Amino acid sequence: MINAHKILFDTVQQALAQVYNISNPVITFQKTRKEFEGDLTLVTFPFIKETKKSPEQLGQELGEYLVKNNTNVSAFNVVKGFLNISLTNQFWLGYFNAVKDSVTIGYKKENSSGKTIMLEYSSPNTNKPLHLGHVRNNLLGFSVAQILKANGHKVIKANIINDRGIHICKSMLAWQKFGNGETPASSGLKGDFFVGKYYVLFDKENKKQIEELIAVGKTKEEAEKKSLLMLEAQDMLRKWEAGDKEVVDLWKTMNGWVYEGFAVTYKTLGVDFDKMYYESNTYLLGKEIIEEGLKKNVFYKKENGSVAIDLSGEGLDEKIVLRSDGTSVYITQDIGTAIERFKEFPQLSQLIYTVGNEQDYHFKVLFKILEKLGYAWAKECYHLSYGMVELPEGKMKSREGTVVDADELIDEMLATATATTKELGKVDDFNEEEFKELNKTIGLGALKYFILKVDPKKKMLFDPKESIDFNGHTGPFIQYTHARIRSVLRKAAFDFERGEAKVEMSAIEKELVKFIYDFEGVVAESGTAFNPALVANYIYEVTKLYNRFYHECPILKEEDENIKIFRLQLSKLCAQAIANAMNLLGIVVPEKM
RNA sequence: GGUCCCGUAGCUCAGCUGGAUAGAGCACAGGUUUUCUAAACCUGCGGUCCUUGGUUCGAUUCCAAGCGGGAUCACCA
Repeated sequence: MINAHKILFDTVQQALAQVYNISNPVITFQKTRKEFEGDLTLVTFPFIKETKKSPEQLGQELGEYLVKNNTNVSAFNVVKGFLNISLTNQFWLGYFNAVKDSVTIGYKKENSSGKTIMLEYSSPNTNKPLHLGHVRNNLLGFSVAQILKANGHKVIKANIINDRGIHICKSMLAWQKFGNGETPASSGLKGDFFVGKYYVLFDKENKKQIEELIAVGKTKEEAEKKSLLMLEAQDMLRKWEAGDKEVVDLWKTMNGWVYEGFAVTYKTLGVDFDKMYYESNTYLLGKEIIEEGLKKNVFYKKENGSVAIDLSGEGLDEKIVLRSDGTSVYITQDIGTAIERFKEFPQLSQLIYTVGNEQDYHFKVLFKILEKLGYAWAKECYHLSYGMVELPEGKMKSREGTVVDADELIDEMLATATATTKELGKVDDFNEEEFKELNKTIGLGALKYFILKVDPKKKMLFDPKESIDFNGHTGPFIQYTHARIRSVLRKAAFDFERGEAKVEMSAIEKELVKFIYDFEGVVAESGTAFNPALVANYIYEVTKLYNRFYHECPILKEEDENIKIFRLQLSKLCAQAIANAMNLLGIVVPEKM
């Protein structure tokens, strides 16, 4: 791999050592800002103390040294303390020729790092359909998995389904009481929406009962605990845990409906999993670990019989890990499943949890406990925390009906895409299936890009009234650019791929080559930061630049054969980079749109 | 109250480990098509980078305090 930074680094280091006697300097290059002449810039301020030179003088001397001693350096200029270095056309052309036919541009070789990473994401409850918050989770998880793979890691995508607990019993109970044998098939409802309907119904009926109890003089707290429906739901949970056949059968049936619904949404979103976990299988895990931890004095028994850990020394609080009746809490099974996974996959080098930032504290506690239990891999556990998706009126709340359903949102995106495609009328030769497929590609591209271009850590705002844009800094813009390049390449109709480019690149062409050169670094960075937004924003810059190039420079109409071939090759490389970058975001790019 | 996260243009967001005159998109005003796809391109408008101190040759970036917003601190999951 041709590496400009490395080439310059060595010469600068040599210069500093030989001429100024500075050993082990910290040398970092940055991209030269576009208003200045040059490719890479060295800031000379850090060296002025030791060299006792003015920034300008040092820059001048270093520049001269570079030109003299490094054949790849063609020129330099100094502005204040900034040494702007230009590399030769030959160098950039050499890089271009080396990568121009690479279909894996930006990616490292598969499984080349030797690292196996388990990445858990999605992890839904089986009592309601997926909403926009889940969409962010799913897209983020899938994209980070893609990025980690592109960094040469082996990734196991895991999904742990929260298929048991009081919330499931609520839907079950409501269906039993008010369902009259209705099914998704008989009602025409998608399975997850069907079950979600009963979850809401439970809440509604339960509220009525609570109000009645309050009217009879109970306090709000009492009423919430003692409503008949709530008691029945709890009873149902006990029966489930005891393996009561009737309850378990109902549970299987209703979860089955939900899974059918989820499968559709997952397929539409284009996300998938290598490994499914179910909490109904894992919820008892962890108890024996607590016993062991008690013996090792990591935990202690409280007077009432519950077991806890004191993390006040770590700036955290006391945390209960086992109830006084001996049953486990949420974190108990998390401790158990983590240990289980490292047993199941001994080659695992990292375990990543894609979970919203409302659980930051939970994961801090979890990892700390695992560390205290003596698991060396505890420090390789990572909480991929992301911000909430908020609506203009604030947080989404299922009970208040202020959620944006994933399926409905996707449908809306497809409708917008379809309307625009029809209006523009560029693909009238498509058959119905191709037409549908294209609009799905574009609609989902818009949605995915909209979500992934934002730094995962930050909360993001979604305004349903202002629908997601298809122009500007968007997925469709990037998809469009790709389609346009492919169109030009199709029209070229001669073998432009053969042979190496031999041209004097124009400023904008060189700029494009330089951008492509950055791709690999961006992928690496987004991998270590678990941040798809870096890829998203990078490829947007490339795309924008390409569009300017497209407008400024004729390609097929270019008369100089060498330049024409180079521009075609460059276009092809840009299209490949766009496709590869978008693939990291889970976004498909069309050949035509 | 403790802890954590956030605060950049009217709106939505970039700004990597401190570096040059803080950038995009949307919106708004205007322009570009007999020429490779106008879902594009170009021009203009738009800023107390929340405030105040500190460190530094240099701070939107690091530190401290304050203000504002959010999350969390369950024998819920």
